[in-house]
Amino acid sequence: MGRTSDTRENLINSAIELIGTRSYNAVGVQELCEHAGVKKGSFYHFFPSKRDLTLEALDLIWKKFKEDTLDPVFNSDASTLEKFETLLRTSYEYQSSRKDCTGCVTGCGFGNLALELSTQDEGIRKKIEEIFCEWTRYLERVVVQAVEEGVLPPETDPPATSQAMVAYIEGMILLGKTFNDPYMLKRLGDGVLQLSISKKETAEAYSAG
Amino acid sequence: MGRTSDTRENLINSAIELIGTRSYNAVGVQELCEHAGVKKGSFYHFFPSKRDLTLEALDLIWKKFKEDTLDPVFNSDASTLEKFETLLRTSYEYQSSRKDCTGCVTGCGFGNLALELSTQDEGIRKKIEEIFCEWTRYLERVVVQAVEEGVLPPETDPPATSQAMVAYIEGMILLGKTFNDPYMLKRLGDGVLQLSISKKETAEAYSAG
DNA sequence: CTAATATTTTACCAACTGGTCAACTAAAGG
DNA sequence: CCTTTAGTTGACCAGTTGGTAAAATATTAG
Repeated sequence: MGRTSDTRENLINSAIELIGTRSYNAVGVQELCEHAGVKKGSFYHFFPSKRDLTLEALDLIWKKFKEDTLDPVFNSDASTLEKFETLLRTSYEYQSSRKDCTGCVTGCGFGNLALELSTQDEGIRKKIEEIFCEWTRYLERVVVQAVEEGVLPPETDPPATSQAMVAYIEGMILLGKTFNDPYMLKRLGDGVLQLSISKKETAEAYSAG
Repeated sequence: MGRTSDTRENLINSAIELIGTRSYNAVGVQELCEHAGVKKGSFYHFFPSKRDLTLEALDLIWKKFKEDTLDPVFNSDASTLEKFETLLRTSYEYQSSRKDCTGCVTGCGFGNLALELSTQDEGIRKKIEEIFCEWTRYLERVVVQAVEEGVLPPETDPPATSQAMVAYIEGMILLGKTFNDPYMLKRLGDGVLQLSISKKETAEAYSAG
């Protein structure tokens, strides 16, 4: 019943585009509306607040990242090494294309918002935390596989190691954005392959805390 | 001649405190002034803009980070492994104390601003790029030493490896902030010790780009 | 003591912030 | 066809944004 429209989707996509290339606080509701070709009243018909829009935008980019990158890579029958390499190459190519079309390495949408908003919005922090957890779980399966294949040492702690890999990837992208140089990702990419946190180390760390 | 005052320093310290725990755009000139106990007119007597204050705040935290952490650690006669461990422990302790007094892991002042502003303010981006470069040069000396000691393999590329270490540290802190858990730094810290980008890999990456 | 100078204060600005509301309009279902 | 429902519009709000300008006030060196 009633009318239908794609205003909602337009707004989410505008948020991904604008907030993704600048920052949460640098983009106002007004600009979001202009970019989506929508009046402010419509915005608040669909979303209670800019924050809620952002939450939905996070859901969408995570869904797309899984569908376009994570699932194809990790469900393939490639070797564990190839899987990591494909993931890294995809990140490089994405940041590279962003620089080509915006002039800037825009970085990771999750990392960007995490650092900007984690101390100010618990809901957004929690959502990104959950995304990083899921992402880590993807990598963990490959780490386990890599241990079985002997590519990583037997004392490897898969949860800690896969989390270290996510950290390293986010750090690489952070440097790539800071240097505005997508090439940073190529240069540093192979570092992930060397990360392996051992069970012993993790246990020590926990007991020391 | 004329009056003297510590208004300037107060404002820089307020910027470090407030922008450091929230974000650049989340903190206004007004709030900065209130925190420093100063009127807005005084603010603009000392700084042409909020942006310029931020630039000076970056200078100061970098100077303090060098004096309080980098110099003591890297000029000591500790082993290379101990140097890395001390650096990591210091990061953990700092984030931990931040959480104790603000309720939040506030992250790295450089990484925070880099992700928030790199695409919007070239001057700030450049300054943080330079800071990361200097930091990398500190680590590079230790990496060279580590190669000589046989702690890292002989084919290690020290510039690339030290940059990978900075990336990893920034990534760890990013995850620590996202999970609001300083313990993340302890858990993942040992990963740095395993990073070593080889000369061959770097050459390949460059030729492929 | 005074004159030069540095700092502080107050009042002000236009533009913009996120958000509200009631009136209006298009369309889909029965 | 017509009612119900969903979507759209534009006017509006109070509060805040970064920033300005000039007058008032300390202070210090000579």
